[in-house]
Amino acid sequence: MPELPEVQTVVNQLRSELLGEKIESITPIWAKVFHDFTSSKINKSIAGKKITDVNRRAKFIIIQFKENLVAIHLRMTGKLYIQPSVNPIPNYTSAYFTLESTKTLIFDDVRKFGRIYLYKNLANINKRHGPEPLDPSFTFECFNPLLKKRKRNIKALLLDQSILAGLGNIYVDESLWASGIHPNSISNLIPEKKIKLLYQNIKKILIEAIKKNGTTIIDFSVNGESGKYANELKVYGRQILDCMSCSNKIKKIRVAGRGTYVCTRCQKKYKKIR
DNA sequence: AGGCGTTCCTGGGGGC
DNA sequence: TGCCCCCAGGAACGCC
Repeated sequence: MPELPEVQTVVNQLRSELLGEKIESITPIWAKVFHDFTSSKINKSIAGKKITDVNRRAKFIIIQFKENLVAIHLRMTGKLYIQPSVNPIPNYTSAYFTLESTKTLIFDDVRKFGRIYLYKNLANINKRHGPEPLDPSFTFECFNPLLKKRKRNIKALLLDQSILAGLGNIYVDESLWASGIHPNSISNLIPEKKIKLLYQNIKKILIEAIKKNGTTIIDFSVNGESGKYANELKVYGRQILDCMSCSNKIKKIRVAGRGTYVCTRCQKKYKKIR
């Protein structure tokens, strides 16, 4: 499931190849792939237009044009990559962009949850999303009140994109484990020292994951590399195995509707007992 | 306000 | 081996 580091990895891989390319056309294979517009509307908007930048906001890949942008959300199983020509179109292609150079940008998505958005600018995405955890302007003084002002389950809070952008199930579990905070803690009861630790660990873990090209296996036409952060996971997916810090068994529980991995010895639950 | 259930999807894992 | 069932999950939405 692509989270911030995986999306950033895709952007890093695609940017240099797409910069300056012109879109010839975009073709939907799965009809619902366009969020709320028709095929002819998006083609009128971007056909013949030059890609001026490729970057990331939250978990969206942003393909920037002079007068508008295309945002792509990979959701669970989406993959975005370039192949040398339009054929063969891969099995699970939801949509593809043909480029002037004959290269083709494939949006491949087995479970069909991924969507393509067409916006004038980032305003629509910004209003639904919290700050970028890796932006230099995102200080501890920004993070601390997000938790203190709310009485919310910490895992649900960290997964909420409108509060903090980019984290998903894997990196939330990893960040909470590294900080010794149980995912069922209530946000305003976590001591400030621990919030500070969580703040630092979120940044550290995201930066490290980007360095390793993320966790999920993603196929890149560029160099065939896949994410290596899977080797660095300390708690996610390690149920029954020993905690890497205290050798207690890692448990799999359900928090905020998600499969959640936790060491009940290392991770303290900050919660009022009735 | 916040928690929870539902919806969208399909490959793959578990059970038999 | 093969079949069926059910699970996984990001985000939006409705309900309590």
